[in-house]
Amino acid sequence: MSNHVNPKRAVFENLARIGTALSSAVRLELLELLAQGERGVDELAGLTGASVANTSQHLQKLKQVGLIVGRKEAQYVKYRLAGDEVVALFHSLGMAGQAYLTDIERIVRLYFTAKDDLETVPASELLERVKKGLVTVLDVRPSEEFAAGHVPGAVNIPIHELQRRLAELPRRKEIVAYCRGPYCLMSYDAVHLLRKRGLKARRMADGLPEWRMAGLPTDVG
Amino acid sequence: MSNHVNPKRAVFENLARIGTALSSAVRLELLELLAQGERGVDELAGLTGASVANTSQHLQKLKQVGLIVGRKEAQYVKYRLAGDEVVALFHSLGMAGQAYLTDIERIVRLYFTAKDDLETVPASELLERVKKGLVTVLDVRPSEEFAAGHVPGAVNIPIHELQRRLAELPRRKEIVAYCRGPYCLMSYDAVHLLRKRGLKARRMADGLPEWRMAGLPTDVG
DNA sequence: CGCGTATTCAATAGATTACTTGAATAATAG
DNA sequence: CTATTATTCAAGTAATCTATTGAATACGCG
Repeated sequence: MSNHVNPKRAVFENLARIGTALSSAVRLELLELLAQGERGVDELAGLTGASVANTSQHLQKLKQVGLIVGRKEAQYVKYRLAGDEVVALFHSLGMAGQAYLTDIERIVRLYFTAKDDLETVPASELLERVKKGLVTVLDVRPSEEFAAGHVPGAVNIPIHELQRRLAELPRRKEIVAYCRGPYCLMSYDAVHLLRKRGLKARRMADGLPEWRMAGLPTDVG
Repeated sequence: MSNHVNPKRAVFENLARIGTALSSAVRLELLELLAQGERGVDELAGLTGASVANTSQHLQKLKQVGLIVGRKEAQYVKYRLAGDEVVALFHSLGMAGQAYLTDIERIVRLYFTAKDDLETVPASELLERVKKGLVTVLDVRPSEEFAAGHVPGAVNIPIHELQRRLAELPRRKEIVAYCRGPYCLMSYDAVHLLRKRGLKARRMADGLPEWRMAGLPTDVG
């Protein structure tokens, strides 16, 4: 028989490099942001609160293991996720965390009401209900992200404008809000606000990256 | 609106702890071994080649983030994976690695022939073919692992006994070999040996942990 | 061309991690 | 009870990782 030790070790050592890439909260936040679409270094630094140089270094690490790819456009470098496998990996990590790191669940559930978390709409059911006109889908992400891709038929009201633009939403029809993913908190706030104003609102179970992952269609523009 | 910074950061920091747990080749090897079933510390130390104290420390880290659980039995501590989410996470990591860390693919494909890698049988198709008696499923793992759970109808011939016990296998029927998972190399060797002896042999695409994950049935004993 | 902006590189100090060694705990066997 | 085995704990050193700082590179603009 052949010598098993070397290639096996080498495989695990390479996988461990990916593990290392996932071992920093900043890098995970970067991955979540990049799951929305391309972004520049400066922009990412602003969103995460880290310095530009530090953000660049984290991005390099993610790039080295192939989780993200960079594209030079004029003087900017635009980064994006390397592919769907990365979304799947990120999602698995979140699932494992929710299941076993009880802290995470506790934090989320303490910060918001447990009720909100339970009354989510699975993405799979949503699409047909939208087609039948039974629900209004509300995308609370910034306009640029909406333009880059959104759930078909969704209305875009960024979270900061929601209070001011409440009149645009139907008072009787059910509203399903979504944002970036299961750890994106904007849709929690949206549902909270809408309910306070007497509207029927729920959260979509996942965000747009998971929607895409599930092979469901998106519209652009 | 509420203060987003804290809970979100806290979530990512907790997920990063899981990432850290995945950032060591030794720990990944331990996870792969534990994907087969319960094992003691000493046993794991022997299999990985690390010292007992070191193995114990790695196991502690995996336990701290909830990926594995320990059970005390007499003077032994038996560890096992905490649940299916861990298998899913491990699998996602492997997929991401295969897709983006070209090293891994290269190592695997260089070490074995590319042909072997392509001619795999998807687990989903296998079960019905077994029922119809069209294929013989060969489990080349050690007997203890076989006893802890195996594909229904599978024949167990540990890889080291394969050469000696070749006569037990049908010469005309197709043989599908499997072992622990996509990075378990025993089934590669088995297929290699069987083909050299003129038998029709292929590898199952994944191993038993993935089989279990897919919700397919297993037999014990 | 020179200037401003975006990004990366290089060097550094502080924190974290890995593995070893030797001792401590826990449970069984004689 | 003592000896033995399995596991964990504690301490120490070498190595690695993080975030900061300041400089270097690359590109577009006027």
